[in-house]
Amino acid sequence: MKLTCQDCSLAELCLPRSLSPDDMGRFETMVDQRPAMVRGNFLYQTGDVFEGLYAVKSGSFKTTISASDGEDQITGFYLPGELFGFDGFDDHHSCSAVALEHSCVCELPLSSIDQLVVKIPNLRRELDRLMAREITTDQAMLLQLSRRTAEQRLAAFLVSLSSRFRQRGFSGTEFRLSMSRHDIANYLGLAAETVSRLFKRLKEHHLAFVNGRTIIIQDFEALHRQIHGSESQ
Amino acid sequence: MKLTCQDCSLAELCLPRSLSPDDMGRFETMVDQRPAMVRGNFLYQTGDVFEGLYAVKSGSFKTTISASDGEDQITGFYLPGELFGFDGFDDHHSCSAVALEHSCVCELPLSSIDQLVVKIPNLRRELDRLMAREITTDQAMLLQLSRRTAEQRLAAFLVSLSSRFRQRGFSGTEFRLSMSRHDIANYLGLAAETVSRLFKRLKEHHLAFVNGRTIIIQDFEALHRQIHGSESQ
DNA sequence: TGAAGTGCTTGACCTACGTCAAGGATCGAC
DNA sequence: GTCGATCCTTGACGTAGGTCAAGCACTTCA
Repeated sequence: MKLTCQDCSLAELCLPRSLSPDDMGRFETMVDQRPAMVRGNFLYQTGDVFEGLYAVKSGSFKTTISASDGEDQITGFYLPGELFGFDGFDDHHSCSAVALEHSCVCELPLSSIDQLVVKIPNLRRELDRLMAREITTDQAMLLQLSRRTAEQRLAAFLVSLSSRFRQRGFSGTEFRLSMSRHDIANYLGLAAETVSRLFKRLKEHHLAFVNGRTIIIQDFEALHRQIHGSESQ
Repeated sequence: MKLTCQDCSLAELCLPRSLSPDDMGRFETMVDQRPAMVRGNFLYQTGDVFEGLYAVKSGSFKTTISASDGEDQITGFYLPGELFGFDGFDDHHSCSAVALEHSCVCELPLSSIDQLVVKIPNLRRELDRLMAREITTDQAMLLQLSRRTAEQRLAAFLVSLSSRFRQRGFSGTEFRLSMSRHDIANYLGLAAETVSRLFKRLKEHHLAFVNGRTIIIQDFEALHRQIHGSESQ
């Protein structure tokens, strides 16, 4: 039994968002729902042939590139309704994608993309937009990593998660992190210990209550101010 | 008088590289050559409406995103034959593009892209590939910035420039930097002083001869080794 | 109920690199 | 030429955040 895109609770957030009802009908016949995945499973790995794009249906994913010397670098986290896999459009994936928890994705196979974009020009435009957005967020991250303090990076990270959760109809002030401290640190170019100390500071200053992987944002404004130059006091 | 793509010395490196002679004919009627630009001129700025993609014909460019607090972050350098402007595919440019020296670009207007991809499916595939490559290099840069020392970053930068120059038929061991120390530092997430000290070290260890903006690579292998974990001695 | 594994926190210490400041080199305008 | 302006180099110094090490808090499995 297959859930249609029209019935999916993520329809407004997912790729087909900009399509007419007719187009959405055409679209959803091309989408495959993949079997559920457990924490740690790879959806694809670096070097795999590009087969299609993926939309997170439930759960969450991280994408990583491997440094030749062991430790990987996390390049992104993906929440329900978010599309990923663009790194593969150059024939082979340059990243690996790993489930952070029990997760489920829909696949839009490459062959279907090629067929669909002919019939639905809007879809092509939407894919371009999403790909451009991937570039833009990666570049914003470059700025983060090279010009922001540890405190500013973590604040930006929390604000980003918060607004993405809110967009998806979840609470933007109270949520559970699906990634470890180590993953957060890796993504932000920090040591896990630093992230731990920063969370402690957020608690002390009543910007956020943090308990394990549960986050309750208490002072969103202050957090937001912290992203740019303001000092911590 | 307009130079055709077929006559252009960059034809093999530029966007039309994968097109049949027929397709290239169709392609080049759509390409506009833009007036020459001098150092410091903006080709486009953050927020500008996306009008098309640009190929460097001569000279070089940098793209930058602006941090809310003044100083910009350089997200890429572009050499002859390289295509840029993908950051604008989401309607508006998220970067600014600035000429680093006396430069000239060809423009492929958005409207032409839309017309052409219908007639030349290969072009669409090529654009996807280039866009995916933009994502991949940005992500490689993320890894650089968060997991590499200053020395490793500069080594990677020089090796990258060297191989791009070589690909373009220039010398890969002897070239002139079109960007300032400050720009290099900004791009690599360092201080200009650090870049200066690192260049000095390269000279001392006979890995490269550096004099102002002239670079002569003396020990490419050692430089390459430096990119990953090896110590400097 | 305990043992082992994994993740998180905290403290003590250290270093790579940034900042500041000053002087030298280079370039363009007139 | 020579006067600024800009770029580059070099030294002295400080610090944000990394590393190492130890202990605690979970979960899982038997």
